[in-house]
Amino acid sequence: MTSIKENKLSVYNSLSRSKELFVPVVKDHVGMYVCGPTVYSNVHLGNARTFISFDMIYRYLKHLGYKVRYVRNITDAGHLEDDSDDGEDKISIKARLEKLEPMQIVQQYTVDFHNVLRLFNNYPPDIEPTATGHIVEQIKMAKTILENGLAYEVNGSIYFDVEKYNKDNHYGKLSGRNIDELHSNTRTLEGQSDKKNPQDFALWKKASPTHLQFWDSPWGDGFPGWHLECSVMSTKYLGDQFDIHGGGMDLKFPHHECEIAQNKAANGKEPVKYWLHANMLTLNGKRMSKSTGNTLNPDELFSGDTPLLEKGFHPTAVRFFMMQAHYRSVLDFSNDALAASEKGFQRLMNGMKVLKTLEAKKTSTFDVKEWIEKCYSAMDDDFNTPILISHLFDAMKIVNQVADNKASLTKDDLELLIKTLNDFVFEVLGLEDISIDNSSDKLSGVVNMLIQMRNDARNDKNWSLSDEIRDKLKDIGIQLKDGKDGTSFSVE
RNA sequence: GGUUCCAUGGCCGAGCGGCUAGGCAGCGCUCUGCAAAAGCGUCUACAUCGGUUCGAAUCCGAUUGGAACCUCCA
Repeated sequence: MTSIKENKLSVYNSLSRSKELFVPVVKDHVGMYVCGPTVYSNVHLGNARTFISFDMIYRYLKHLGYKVRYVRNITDAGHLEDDSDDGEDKISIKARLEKLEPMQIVQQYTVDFHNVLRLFNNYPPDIEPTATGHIVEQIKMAKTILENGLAYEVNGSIYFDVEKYNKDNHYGKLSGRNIDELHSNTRTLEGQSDKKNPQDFALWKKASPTHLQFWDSPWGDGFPGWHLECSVMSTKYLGDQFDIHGGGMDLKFPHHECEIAQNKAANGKEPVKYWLHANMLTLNGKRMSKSTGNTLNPDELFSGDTPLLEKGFHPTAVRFFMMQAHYRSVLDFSNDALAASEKGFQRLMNGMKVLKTLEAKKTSTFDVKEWIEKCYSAMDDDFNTPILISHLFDAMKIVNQVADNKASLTKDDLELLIKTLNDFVFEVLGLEDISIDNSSDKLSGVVNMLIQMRNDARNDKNWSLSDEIRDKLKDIGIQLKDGKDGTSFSVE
């Protein structure tokens, strides 16, 4: 698409809690930042959902013709486990337990993260910055906030002064909290803390003697605070004010709230125009979470090697499953839901195959242009992929009817339909055609030979032999399909 | 305890005041030696109780049940 479609896209902005017309800061360009993973363990399916959701958003923006710069960080400097002075971060803990360098841990799980997302057919982001690669910039921002009087130093650590910031700003506006309530509701921490107020958060933290990852700073050896990297890297690559900031719902508070505060404290500007939050994937009705162990790893999902599943599922079928729910809704994961979705996916892919065989007629019995409009309005309405998919199935019905001579399309309409279906199915939703019918010439040679032998038996009315061939092949996972024009097969 | 969100047919899942999404399963049909596969058709639900309205799954209130966040997590 050469020119951007009329400005019809609206997105749900967490900041205003409403859908807003999407108008980029710079015409035709979109800056999008998404909070990436902390790489101290394998990604689980819940993590993947968020990134798949934003991959779809990235794809649609590009499809509309926007020039998108998609930045997604890798958090490779650990977040502290707790607030105490001898607190240790997750990467360090893992490194210590496995007797490895922290950066070995980081490398291992970064590779895993990339592998998994590639299997789900995610595009890589345009820039994937790391926290450890931006220590200098983080120190600089901490310094600026300190100079602006909105942070204070205690024992080599720098804390953000939330109360002071809140005098001229609203800390909590994104997550709908206000500081007075936070006061009364924050649990008192065990042991003494250097913080003036419990809701203050670290911009820079002094490293304890046992800490494995630390860097030199004006305040001594230490490491950056929990939230600083995203503020630094988003503004470095997208500017002081950019269009979209995304992440999982769980990051809304405190992470994103702190990001806003840091950015405003550092440069006085509201950093993000549209805050987008992807919802959680649940398992047994409870959120998937590394810390509680309620997770499903992609490996188990693909192989089916888990009591949760009856069989393995292809990544693209899982992606389709996720696309059948809206990105802002909680989605519960289950074998049955996934299996149902997989069948629907196969139906869609079958239709895409039939689509290639259609012949144009003189008239159309289906309004393709109106259908296309419906597809775009679904996506323009805050990326409503479930509605889009329902329209795709409507189109599949037409496709099958045309193949069956019960409906017809003109050449122009047929071309338009093919183009639009391909755009939405493969480009926007990012699905992959995984049919492996003719994957191996040798396999089809063998199966076609068996089909021939079976048909000979059928001609002789030797049903026991013909049925044996059919059933044994089925056991192996090869499905024979008797149609009007002979027998074909598909491999499960 | 506080903040926010959700409750839809056998299952999953859209819907944002009237025009009864879609998928899966079931049922019927076409095809077939019988099946399977595939296709077509069909199945009319909105937690409970009130209220607003000519009209409510959709708005308001209450009740019940569930989730997320408030502590690292996508």
